[in-house]
Formats: sequence, C-alpha cells, structure tokens
Amino acid sequence: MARWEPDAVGRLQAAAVELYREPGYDKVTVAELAARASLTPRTFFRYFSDKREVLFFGAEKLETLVEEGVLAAPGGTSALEAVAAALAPIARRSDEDPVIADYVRQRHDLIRTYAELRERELAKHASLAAATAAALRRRGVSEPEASLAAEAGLAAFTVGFERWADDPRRRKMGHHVREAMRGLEAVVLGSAVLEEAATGGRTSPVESSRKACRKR
Amino acid sequence: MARWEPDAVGRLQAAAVELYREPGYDKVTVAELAARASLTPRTFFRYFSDKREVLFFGAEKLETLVEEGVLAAPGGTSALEAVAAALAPIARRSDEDPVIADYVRQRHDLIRTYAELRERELAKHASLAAATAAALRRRGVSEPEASLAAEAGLAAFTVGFERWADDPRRRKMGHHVREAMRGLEAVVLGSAVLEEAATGGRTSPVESSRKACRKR
DNA sequence: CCATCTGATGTCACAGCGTGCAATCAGGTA
DNA sequence: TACCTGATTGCACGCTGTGACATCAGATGG
Repeated sequence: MARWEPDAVGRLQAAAVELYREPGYDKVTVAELAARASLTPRTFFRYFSDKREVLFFGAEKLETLVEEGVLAAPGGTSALEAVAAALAPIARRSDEDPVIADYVRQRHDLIRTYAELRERELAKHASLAAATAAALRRRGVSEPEASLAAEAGLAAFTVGFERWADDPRRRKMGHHVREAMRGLEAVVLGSAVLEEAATGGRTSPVESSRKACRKR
Repeated sequence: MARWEPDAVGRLQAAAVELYREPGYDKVTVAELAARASLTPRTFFRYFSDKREVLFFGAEKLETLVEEGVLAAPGGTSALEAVAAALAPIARRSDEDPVIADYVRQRHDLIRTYAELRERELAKHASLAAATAAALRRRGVSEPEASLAAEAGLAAFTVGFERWADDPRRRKMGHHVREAMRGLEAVVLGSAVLEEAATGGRTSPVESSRKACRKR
C-alpha cells in the first residue's frame, strides 16, 4: 500500500488530456490541472518541465524505438527503406489497437488546435529526425544522405499520418503512410505533373536523374 | 521630424540580436531589451507577441516570396523543381551580399543555441511548408504530392543550409542547396547505400521504382 | 517502542512573461 | 485655442516556472 495515491504522472497526464480538450489548453491553469489530479502545481513541474510537456511523455521511447528499427533493418537496405521500415511498426500500433488509435486522434486534435502545442510537436519531430539521421550514420550512410533520408522519410510519414487523421473512409495508417512513401518517389522522380521536359535548356538538379528514369 | 525616435521596430530588433547573443537569450529580460532601445516592455509587446518573435520578423515576407516563386516557375516544371526554383533566389541573396550572409549566420547561431528559438523556427518552417504546398496546389498539383514536394524540397533546402552554415570551406549556399537536392534524389532512388538488392524477397514501397532505375 | 532516514509532496516567496485599460504627450487640424 | 490622432507609457494583474525549505508517512533498525 502506497503512502500517496499512486501514479501521479499518469493522473496528471489524464487530467491534462481531459482539461486541455474541454475548457481548452489556454483556458486551464496548471493549478487547476494539478488540483484535478489531487496535486499541487509544484508537483506538476517536478515531473514536467512545461505546461506542454505533459502531452509529450512517450517521446524518448519513440525515439529509441525508431533508432532500433533503423539499426535492425536488414543489411543492404537503402537508407530511406530503413527509415520506412522503422516507421512501419509505429503505424501498425495504431492500426491494431483502437484504444491507441483513439488516444492518438485526441492528442492530434489538441496539437492541431493550439499553436504552442504544435510548436512543441515540431520540436519533438526534429529531435526524432536528428536521432534517425544519427542511426543511419551508424549504419554507414554518409552525411548529406543520412539527414535527407531521415527528413524525407519522416516528412512522408507525417503527411501519411495527417491524411490518416482526416480520412473520412478510415483506412489504416499503414496504408496512408505507404501511399505517402510512394508519393515521395513520384514527386522526386518528377512524374507528379506529368511534364514533358519543357524546361528551357537549363538542366536542373533534378533533371539529370529523371532523364535516366524515363521508362517509368 | 518625428515625435519619437523613429523606427522603434528596427531598434528593438537590433537590441535583440545584440543582447540575445551576449548576455544570452535566457539571461536578458524584455525590460532590459526594451531599455536598450529606449522603450518600455509594453511597447515591445505591442510590436512583437513574444520574446522570440522579434527574431522572426521577415517570415511573412519570405512566405509570399516563396509562394510567388512557386507560381512563377515555368509551366511543365515538376512540383519539386518548382519548389527548388522558388528556393534558389533565397540562397542567392545570401551568396551575393556578405552583410546579409553575416546576419543570417548570427541569427542561425542564436537559433541553434536556444531551444525556445529553435521551436519557433520550426513553426515558421512548417508554416512555410504549408504555404508552399498551397501554392503547388494552385498550380494543379494534387494533394499527397503537393505536401510531399513542399516538405521534401524544404527539408533539402534546410539540410543544404545547415551544411552551408558549418562549411569550413565557405562554399556558396546555392552550391550546398543544389547538392542537397541531388542528394535527395539519390536517397529516394535508393543508391545511397549502393545496395545490391539484398532484400529478402519482400517488395518494399520504394523497391518498385528503384528496380526501374537500375542503370543509374 | 522509539529514533532516524528516505523520498514524494507541499508551502512560500519570487522573478519574469504577457495583457487589459486608462493616461500621457507631441504634433497636426480646424 | 480647442480638438483629434496615434505612438508610447504606467499600473495592476494573473499565470508560468524555480529555488529553498518544511512536512509527512512509512521503511529501517537498534
């Protein structure tokens, strides 16, 4: 039997999701939030550095998960494939457990609504990208490419994620993410606009390799 | 002759760059900053919503610049090329004017140093990506591709920008950005690791098109 | 059974951020 | 001279986040 009500962190997180949704993130004070968890503001700030941070608790875990995923990708896999492979299980988690999916949706709604939360989300995203690039480097990918694969791969994931969140047909997140990855290829290969090489003589950076891929 | 010392905004910006560098962003109070510009905190907050925002003044201008650039790209240009074309003049501005380049470097140093500033920068970056995607849609690019081209193109720009900032050889920003764009292709085409199709049978999303591009 | 230690929680005071509202103040206008 | 205008200021206030110290229930141990 514990001295205090157990799981202070969990109570604070729950209170946060609840109150940030209903009165609203900007309407609620940390004092009220803490009170709902039968705690004081001081305790809140002992566990979370911020009023925002309480919504981003699993972030470090996610980071190591993706790192491990990148390292675990089979040898000979390209950088971008490794990133995609590391990201796939993340999508799967939501696709397999509707409870998780609901939580993810609520959290995403919050983040979409409040600029301060969006900023923090972007920061976490950037940190994840940096960690991913580092993992790729540990796989032997050299520098401009490692960062680019990490950024591009995560960007594709995000685009897929957002389309999932907005999909009225409720298709799986994995589906949207795969589609986004394909879309990324298409865009980089220059087939998005079905252009007919109308560029006026000057050879753009993207032009060269697209030439090599005409058969597509 | 003006009633008050003219260009309050400019004075506040100058004071900010100066003081955020030297005592440090987290050491300086808005009161001190305002005082250095011979103003009061109240006036500071009339012009800037934040202690951070004072460093991000040109952001809206940059946004419209990129939008115009995307719209102005010659017809038949692919989505990613349009983004690259819109971004190129931005790099050129720094490459041609060393004063601008110095300012950009100082600002980047600040943003790299302080997490709060980094968060705000990422938010501006995201907003720019959204505006870019919107401009692409106005060009007829449809949705997963518009966002992907915007995100990927901006990510490449950022990677190039960062390599420029760290380049001991001081090559031009345009050079680094072009290289990053090429790197992006390389990564998406799967040539980053020089792999020899060692994937164990399963066909990954990226696999299909890479097959079509073996000649590279 | 009492003393002590431990670790989570609470109290208090405080600096700084950001805002609403009303006051000032210099110059232009009638 | 009286009035209007618009930039700036003063003031009071609520909220965020922090440092230093007190509290309190139980575990430990003699």
